[in-house]
Amino acid sequence: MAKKPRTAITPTRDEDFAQWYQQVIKSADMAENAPVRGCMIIKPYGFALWENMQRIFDGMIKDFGVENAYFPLLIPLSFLEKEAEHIDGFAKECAVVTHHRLEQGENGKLIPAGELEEPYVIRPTSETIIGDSMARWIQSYRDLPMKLNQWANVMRWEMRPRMFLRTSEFLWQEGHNAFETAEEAHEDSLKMLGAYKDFAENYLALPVITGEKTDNERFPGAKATYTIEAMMQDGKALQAGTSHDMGQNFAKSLGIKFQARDESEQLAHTTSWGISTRLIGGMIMIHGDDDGMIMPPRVAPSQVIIIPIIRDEKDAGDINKYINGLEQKLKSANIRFKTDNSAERTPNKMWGAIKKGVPLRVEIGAREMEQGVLTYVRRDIGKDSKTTCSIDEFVGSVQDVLDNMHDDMLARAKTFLGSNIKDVDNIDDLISYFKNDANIGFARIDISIMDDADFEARLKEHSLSTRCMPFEDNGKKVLIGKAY
RNA sequence: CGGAGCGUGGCGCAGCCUGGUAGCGCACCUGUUUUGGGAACAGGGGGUCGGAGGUUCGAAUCCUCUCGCUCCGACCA
Repeated sequence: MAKKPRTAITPTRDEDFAQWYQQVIKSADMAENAPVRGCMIIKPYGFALWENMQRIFDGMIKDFGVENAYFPLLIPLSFLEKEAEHIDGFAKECAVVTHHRLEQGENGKLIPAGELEEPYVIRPTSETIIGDSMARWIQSYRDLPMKLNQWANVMRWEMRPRMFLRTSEFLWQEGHNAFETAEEAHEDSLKMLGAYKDFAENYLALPVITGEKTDNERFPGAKATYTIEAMMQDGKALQAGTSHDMGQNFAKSLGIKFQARDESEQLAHTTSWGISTRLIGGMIMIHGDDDGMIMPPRVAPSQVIIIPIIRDEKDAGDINKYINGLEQKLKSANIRFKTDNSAERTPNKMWGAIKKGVPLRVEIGAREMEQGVLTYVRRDIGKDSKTTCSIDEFVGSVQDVLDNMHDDMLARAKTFLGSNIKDVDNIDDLISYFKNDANIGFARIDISIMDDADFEARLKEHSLSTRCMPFEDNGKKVLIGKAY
């Protein structure tokens, strides 16, 4: 028997953060690499998480009057050509469909045939094809605002894929809104960013910094890009969601025109906004510990896992009956739960639950049954949080316990974020700060730094980039860090 | 796309230098004893070594090409 490892995940975060990340995903059974370059298979446990995220965020945007629709995966090449800056930004990472048929070759291999007159691009984003429809659907100011969203997959042929963080194909929502006035569009882009912050913090327990992207980092074709930036436990930044104010750029190139109240013809003002499965990577890297995943309670596939502890087979029936009673009550209380009735040995069930990051683990054996109680443990605290109470007490307080866990997770991550932002005065201090490997996180500096001609080059030299100009600094400061 | 490393049962690896048709740990199956923070013993099933080509009597091992993965960089709405 190999020596029992100290932690459930090897290597630990300190030893090798990148490897640790991969291992957490594998140990939690969330996803694996697909037999397609840069793509991943999201396994049921990982997808259940995404479904919960979808359900919640979908509800939020519907409250804003956004309607869901679906547009084609394939975009005519000519559509992308319509917005010059846009295609410039995406051209290098487009997968292109050029044929529509396969024929048997001499050696039995299939070869593409039937070349298309106009190639299609597998959507890297859908501004152009949705804008094309909007151009037809919008005739009058009475048709505005128009707010559309689609839950879809997109493809961007990235040079260096990483599970959840940057896969060639990923799942996201992309919202596309159109307005009468510049002010409305501007406000909308900020409102959607606010929704992202709300969602990230209040459901995923991910603290984020909201701000505007610098010119360099702006979405191709946008007038302004707003972002929520998160900080991972290794101090690197993750762009967790973006909201773009397109101004009239896309309306102009796609012909989204309407007749205004004064009977003049006007171009619409559009926005687009998106969050993706990348957020899952963020949750792993912000919340996970050396024993694996820690699921934020409000989106966890299971909020509670019940582990029957059966030492003597003759007790099994009674214990299961006892557990059934708990299950009924949890169901009525709208708690997502799962009972592990697998053939695994008890300790393995426990470690399985730990690695999957189930927020609360409930243990029920003969001991609990006889006393009419249960024992539960909070994942984020571990065995020191073992609590024994009656079933009714548990069911009555479980929502609070989950809420407290959420609050603690958010507070922990917020503290980490806040304590890893360093104010610096000039480029030299900035560079020397990051030269020391012990220093992680972001540096904050006056935006006048960007006037320096060497600024971008010097950042690049050290793998640094501007993350955003935070709203909380009124746009007068810029955050700089290494990013995923 | 540049640099480095790696592809051998489900997973992690050894074997390769000094060619002779594959081995270990975990997992899996059966049985017994076990079971509250990763069980022990016994027995058993499963791979032809990423792919293609070449050298050779013979290739996991040598050579060429190719695909993919990981890490660093470039790229990244």
